[in-house]
Amino acid sequence: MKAGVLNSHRGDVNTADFQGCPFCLVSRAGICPGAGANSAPRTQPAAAVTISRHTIQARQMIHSAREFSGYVICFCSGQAVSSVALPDGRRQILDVLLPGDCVYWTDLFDPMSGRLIEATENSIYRKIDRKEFYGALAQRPEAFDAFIKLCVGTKDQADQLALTLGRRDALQRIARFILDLAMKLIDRGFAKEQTISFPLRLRHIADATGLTPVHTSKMLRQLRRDRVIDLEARSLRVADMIQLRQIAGP
Amino acid sequence: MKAGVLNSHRGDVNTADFQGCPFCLVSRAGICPGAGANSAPRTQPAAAVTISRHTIQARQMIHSAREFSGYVICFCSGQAVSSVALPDGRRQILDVLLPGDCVYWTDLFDPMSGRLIEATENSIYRKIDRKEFYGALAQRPEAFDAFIKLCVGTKDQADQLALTLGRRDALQRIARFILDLAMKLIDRGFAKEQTISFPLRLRHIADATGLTPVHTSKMLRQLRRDRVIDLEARSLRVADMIQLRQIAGP
DNA sequence: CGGATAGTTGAGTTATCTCAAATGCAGTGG
DNA sequence: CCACTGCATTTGAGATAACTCAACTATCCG
Repeated sequence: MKAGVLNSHRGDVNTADFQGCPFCLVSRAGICPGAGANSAPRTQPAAAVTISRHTIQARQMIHSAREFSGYVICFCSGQAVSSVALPDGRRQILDVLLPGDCVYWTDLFDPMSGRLIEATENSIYRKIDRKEFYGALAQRPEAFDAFIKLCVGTKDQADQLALTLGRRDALQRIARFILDLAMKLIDRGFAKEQTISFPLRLRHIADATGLTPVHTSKMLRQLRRDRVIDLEARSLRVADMIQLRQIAGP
Repeated sequence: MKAGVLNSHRGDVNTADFQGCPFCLVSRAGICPGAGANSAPRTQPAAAVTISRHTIQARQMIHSAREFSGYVICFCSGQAVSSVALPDGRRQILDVLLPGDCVYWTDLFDPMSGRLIEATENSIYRKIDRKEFYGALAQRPEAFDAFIKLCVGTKDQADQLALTLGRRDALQRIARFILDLAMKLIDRGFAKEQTISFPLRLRHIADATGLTPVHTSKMLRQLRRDRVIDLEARSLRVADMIQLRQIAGP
């Protein structure tokens, strides 16, 4: 089922895909019901939307190619991390991007803003012109609603991250990061026998939790020693979900 | 000028105010141009929008009164802090609310979500039914654009906060907090002779920067000793903006 | 096999926290 | 007006979590 959905991205994407594909646009919020065409009086025959497709190797960055107008990114396969960085190289990872994720704040995404997206696996993403994207939203009430939900959900996630960085200790931060990522992967059907793909390096986990790689290593060791997680060969299994939640705290 | 604008909030608010008042809705993003009525073909004679007005004393909380549908808050006068808190009382302050600020993520704003808004001065705010608010947005392309800008700006602010909490030291955090707040106040014309109202307690600054009140006190002392800021009697003056920016870092 | 990259571990350092006591300051009731 | 109570702030001393540095090991890739 998952493969089928991903396959629907192959080849050029046109308006039909735009409406129907649960892995396009703000799909997670339920934008693409297929019923969009017959619901609201305002819905018109939609104009074609320009969508480009890109592949990227693990560890490469997705940059703005100085496209002035900006765009919205739909992440279609693989894994990546989005972050904001300082000139000296320090950075804070904000989110792990999985297929179905959508990055809509790309106005700010120019070489000077410090924002980076780094692929952690070989990945595929699409770019949609920002204006066309917003135009399509305005014409579809159900898409508009879903987009608002996405904005609010994104804000909530960012706020929870701030709370974690400001007020939780190292072990809690690591536990939360793993828990959140695992739940996200499981929710989207990317877990095989409770095991998920985990291509992240220590440096990524450290940058996501505001710690150093060395300290991150020690905390992970502790979680492994206590049999809370199995982590080896770039794959992760949550061995004791109850304990992991307890460590992560409220 | 400022007083005049605020005065326009007195009494009942109707559609006319909704369109024209720069301190209502997502006004900062420029939503209320007055020109809204004659621009797009979709614009209809707008229905009345339900707006309620509330006053609140310093140190009181603005709660959800368990209104199921949710609402959007327009902050009209005074100062407040918005935060997300843990059951044990730890909290992270996310933003200082000034007149003209708008809180649109109130879907999540119920007693269980841990979100709090605490007035730090006697304040006035208004609540607008969320559905009506979004409905009005959908009918006005320029309002929709402004709302998108607000979403993106809010996300950017949240991400910068995460970066600060994750990757900057105590003095930088304090300096940034003061700098950001001072610039926001100055931008909106709330500075008198470079001096701004600063009703926050140590505890607030600590909760905004992820530090303890004790350590916050020590960092503030340092900034005062070095003549970077004057802070007394609940008012703040940035004495040396250049140095403050230097401390705050890139 | 060799070189590069990633992870582990220990030892010592430092930033921040905790605790506690002292001071200041504002509001209250006598 | 003054003592009193309660809160906010300051300051110092000691504890601790997280950091830095450095050496070592493991893993990957040509």
